[in-house]
Amino acid sequence: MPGTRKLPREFYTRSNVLTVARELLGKLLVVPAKDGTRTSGFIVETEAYRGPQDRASHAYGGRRTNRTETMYGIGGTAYVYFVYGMYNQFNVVTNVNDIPHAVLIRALEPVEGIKMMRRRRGQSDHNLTNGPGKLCIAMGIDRKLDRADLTGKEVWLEEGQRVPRSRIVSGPRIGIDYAEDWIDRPWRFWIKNNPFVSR
DNA sequence: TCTAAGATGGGT
DNA sequence: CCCATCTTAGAA
Repeated sequence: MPGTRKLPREFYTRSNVLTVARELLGKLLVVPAKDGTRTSGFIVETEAYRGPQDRASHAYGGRRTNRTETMYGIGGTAYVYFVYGMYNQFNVVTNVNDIPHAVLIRALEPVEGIKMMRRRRGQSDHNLTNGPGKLCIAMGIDRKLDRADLTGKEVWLEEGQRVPRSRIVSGPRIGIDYAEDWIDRPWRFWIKNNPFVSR
């Protein structure tokens, strides 16, 4: 059984979203199913979104709408939104209140509840959680979890595997071709050679 | 292995 | 009209 320590609030409220995005690698994301079964996976790919200054962020320019309001909450809140007419995306809000930084979780390495993931996905092997939309389906994450407290009982993170700095790689973020000079910032982080990284 | 296209609905 | 995507089909 993997570690059982929930990450504390202070992990999320730190001011450097890039640091948090890197340190999220190897952490265990846990969502209990209705019947109590744990579904979980190690985080193997993340992307940082730096609020007002970052053209790729939903909160660019301080945009504050019903959807983006979640990101203005305290670090350690779940930001779940709907894209492309059929997928949800799971993000971790970072920093203190009113600073809308967040980290998109792009891929997991499945750990617990794999049978349930297969059933939900209708796929198997390396195709269960290797993408931001796929992992939400596999883990049962939808907009009901938007604004959930990550130190609470619906969804949380635990200490997982230690990832040495030398195994972490970075590169440009995916799917943000509209972001002009922010397109090439290497704010996507993943674990080198991990077979569950997206694409 | 790869590329192309369609699905599908909320946000602005 | 735009999207922080995924699947399937068909080519090679």
